[in-house]
Amino acid sequence: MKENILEKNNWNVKNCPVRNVLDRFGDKWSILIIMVLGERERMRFNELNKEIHDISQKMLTVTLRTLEADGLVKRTVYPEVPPRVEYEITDLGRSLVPYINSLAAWANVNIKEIQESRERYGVTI
Amino acid sequence: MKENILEKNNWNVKNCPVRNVLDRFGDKWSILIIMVLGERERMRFNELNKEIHDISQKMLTVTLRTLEADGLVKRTVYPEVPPRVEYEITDLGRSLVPYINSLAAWANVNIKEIQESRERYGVTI
DNA sequence: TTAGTTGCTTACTTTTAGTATGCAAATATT
DNA sequence: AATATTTGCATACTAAAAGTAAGCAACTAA
Repeated sequence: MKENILEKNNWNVKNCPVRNVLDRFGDKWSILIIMVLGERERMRFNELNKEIHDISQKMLTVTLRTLEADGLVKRTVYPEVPPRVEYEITDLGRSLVPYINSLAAWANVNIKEIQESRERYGVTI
Repeated sequence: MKENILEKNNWNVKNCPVRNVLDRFGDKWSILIIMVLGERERMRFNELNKEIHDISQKMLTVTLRTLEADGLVKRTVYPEVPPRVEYEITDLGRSLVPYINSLAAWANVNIKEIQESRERYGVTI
């Protein structure tokens, strides 16, 4: 029924890198974890969990494993008891950090204006 | 029971701009909408919906209203029938676009390596 | 003997996002 | 004159993502 030129030409679906990157990093925690790992060399699981204190253990595990699969984070298990697992950023992951930091800098500058706008808009959000 | 130095010193909670920006733009659609509005001057609701063809109308509405509240997008309603509503990026929103585009450029370069890594990691994700 | 340690996993609940339908009110079509 | 179409939503409902709480292994310290 619906003929869509954009769909026919296969736009914005598989060959859109923006789409792809947002599908990967558009989750709630990936970017924050990359930032934290980008500034500290190696971190253990619980260190990360303290630094990002409002992440749940479950989501920290899940997100770290996804980042590992993506090749952005390296995971090293030391067969000790109690267990020790260290996480570090890879070269690929590190290459992303400056871009995230730039975004964070923008946020730093503009967050006040955003918050004021939101207050002006009303309490309904 | 739990004494946490980081929590005591109020780290990473309210005064962390990274946290703040991720809380705002870490949703599924905000950044993509800003990108699209950043490259086209004014767009109607259905134009946006076609450009980002896999967003639901509901989430497009919700996200646009949030971006409006944040002062990143301006919404103009023309009292016609059928209704016409146009969206455009604000100066504040536009100032964010280059950073997002840089991120997208990074994605463009590295998405292949990420995908390969993911394939190597296994089918389990 | 019991408690503490670490990095998880698993079952369950809550929050967020997606689907489907309906609506107003004018114009276009039959 | 009756019906269909158009646009930008709202709303009720379902699915997916994230949060919560509990437990576990297996060794050490009290």
